[in-house]
Amino acid sequence: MADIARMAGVSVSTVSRCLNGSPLVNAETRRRVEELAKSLNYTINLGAKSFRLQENRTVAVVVPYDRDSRQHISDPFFLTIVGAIADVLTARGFDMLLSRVDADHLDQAMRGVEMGKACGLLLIGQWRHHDQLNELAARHMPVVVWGAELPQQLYCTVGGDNHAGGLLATRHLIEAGRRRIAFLGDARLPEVLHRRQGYWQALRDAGLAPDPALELPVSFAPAAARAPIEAFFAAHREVDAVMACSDLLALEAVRALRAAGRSVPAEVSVTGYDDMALAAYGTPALTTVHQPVAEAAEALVDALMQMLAGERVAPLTLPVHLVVRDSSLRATG
Amino acid sequence: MADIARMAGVSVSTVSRCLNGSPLVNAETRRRVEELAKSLNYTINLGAKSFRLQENRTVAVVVPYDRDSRQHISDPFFLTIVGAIADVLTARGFDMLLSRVDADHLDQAMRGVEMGKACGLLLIGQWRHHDQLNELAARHMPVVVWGAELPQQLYCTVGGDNHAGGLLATRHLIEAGRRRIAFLGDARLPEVLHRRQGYWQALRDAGLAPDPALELPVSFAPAAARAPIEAFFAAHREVDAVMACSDLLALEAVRALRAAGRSVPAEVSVTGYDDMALAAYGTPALTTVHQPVAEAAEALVDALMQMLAGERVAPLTLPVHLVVRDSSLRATG
DNA sequence: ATGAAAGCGCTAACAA
DNA sequence: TTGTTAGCGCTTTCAT
Repeated sequence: MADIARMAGVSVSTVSRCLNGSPLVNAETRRRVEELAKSLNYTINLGAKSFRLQENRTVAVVVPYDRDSRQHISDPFFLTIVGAIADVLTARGFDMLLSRVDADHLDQAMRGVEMGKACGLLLIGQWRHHDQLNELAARHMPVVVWGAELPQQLYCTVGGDNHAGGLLATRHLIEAGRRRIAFLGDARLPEVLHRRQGYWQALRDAGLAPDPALELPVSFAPAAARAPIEAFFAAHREVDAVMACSDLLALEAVRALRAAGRSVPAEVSVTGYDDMALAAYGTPALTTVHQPVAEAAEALVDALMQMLAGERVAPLTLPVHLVVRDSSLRATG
Repeated sequence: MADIARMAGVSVSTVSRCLNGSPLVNAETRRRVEELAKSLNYTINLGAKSFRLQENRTVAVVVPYDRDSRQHISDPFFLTIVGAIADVLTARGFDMLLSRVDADHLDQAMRGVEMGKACGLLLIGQWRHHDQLNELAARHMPVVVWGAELPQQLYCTVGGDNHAGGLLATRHLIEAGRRRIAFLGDARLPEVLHRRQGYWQALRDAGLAPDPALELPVSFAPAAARAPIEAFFAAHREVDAVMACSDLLALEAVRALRAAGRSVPAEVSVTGYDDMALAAYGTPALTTVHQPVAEAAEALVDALMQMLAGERVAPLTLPVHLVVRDSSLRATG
């Protein structure tokens, strides 16, 4: 910038004003400076600028990974929502700093924000970190979490209506004439917990008693989930339906059921969750609970922006709906 | 930092030295400073630090989106490789700045690097920007592109062996007894171009003449591709196999073929490309060309690091292999 | 082992 | 309309 100033025969302030579109500069001066900048292939140093301005238009997006399963979260849902968030952020002129952190060291995620790399944090998946998150909120860290709304929650969440999702899926299975409905998902995660409550309620509404033996707490990581799922369906031949907490898990269930010699959907109905591309193209095409990914991304960013503007933001629960496809078709006759 | 210095009764220089692990500080002083920092919940301001040091450990990753199809690239392959890159970068202590830019304004992508937000650029998809990319390379911008190696290429690419992929898939279809093999993909993209050359070669090797009428140049965006694919298979009932350039396109082809009353794989064999989760769980499970995503991410980052270290980096082509599943099974008998 | 001081590239009073 | 100046938070000579 100093070079340009010298070459244009003006001061750096003037150059700064030009490059920032200040209305206080002479048209002729501006032209000269802009030309010079272009020809020197100069662009303003944003690091210095945001340092000086103490301003920051970068949002950190953190996707925790599961150390238990010793492998990264490849669930298409997480990747998809990250893509959607990237679009929303881009549209609003924000940068997105993406990182993955060990789900057991979530505090690491905050460093970026504390250290001034980002102005706020979007956490994709609340995992089992309710307390840590509450602490953050208490420290007024601008953070919005994709997840479930919990009692005594100080932080802001945006999430799908998990209770409704579980209810919808299970009720649908019951209406298809099923009675022994297995539940696949780790209820230590709040979202899964709520889905299970919906599942329970649908059962009770139909006069059925939830059976703990039919609940299999598996991780979202398909590699880790495969063996337990196979063992489960080999052992539980009385199962006539499955409510899985992700499309991938549902597909794994189908696979295991078929390996155990059971036919889907004729003998066993299966529902997935999320409604990713996989579900539509799966074998069979999955009946699944649709989560509104694009709206979710928009809502997450909105919430963070409000928070940054100093407003207090209430948790938001987005509606979900059931998409009926082949995997839950009632056997005809 | 000034606060800490005052409270510890030392100078800011000393505090700086402590926090950066300099060996020149008294153990007792260090202890006091570190304690203070912890209790004040202080972390160093990275913006200021990297500004001062003129250093930057952020890599920009850009996923172009296609404006033609008026919609964002949701192809699972792109999202998956982004996730893998995030992991690699995290492991090496780099941050990842993710953005999406209009494929027709790729120059925008560079701004971030030029402006000092990032120290280098990873571009996922070279699209039709060979010339632009060459220009960048000439300007010594540290950029590595996921894509195909082209003649007279000045920039560094890392990519799968597209020629081999096209050859492998097509040869497999021919061995399954197919003769009228359609090709789905937009050959304006270099990667697709190479796959088509492989496809042509396999045909010629078998004494078959490539038929331009069987090539359908569709976008990777499934929404944009659906209608042309349906029209194509409704019109070309002589087709007995399909080599698609992504798993999603392959599944769309299956869908269209079935809608046109043709059975897959009994009557028509189909191969996909990429080997995403979708392929394994699809209807039917897809025979597809496996792309080594994790290795690719590693290689992309490696290449960029070497480049940053001032080395000249040669383009790299990663081996691919065919995964045979149900969609190409030869009709028995 | 520690402190004083300069300066990274930029912006915003304030003065002219 | 433009220039002068101070300073954002940090690191790093150079003294001490």
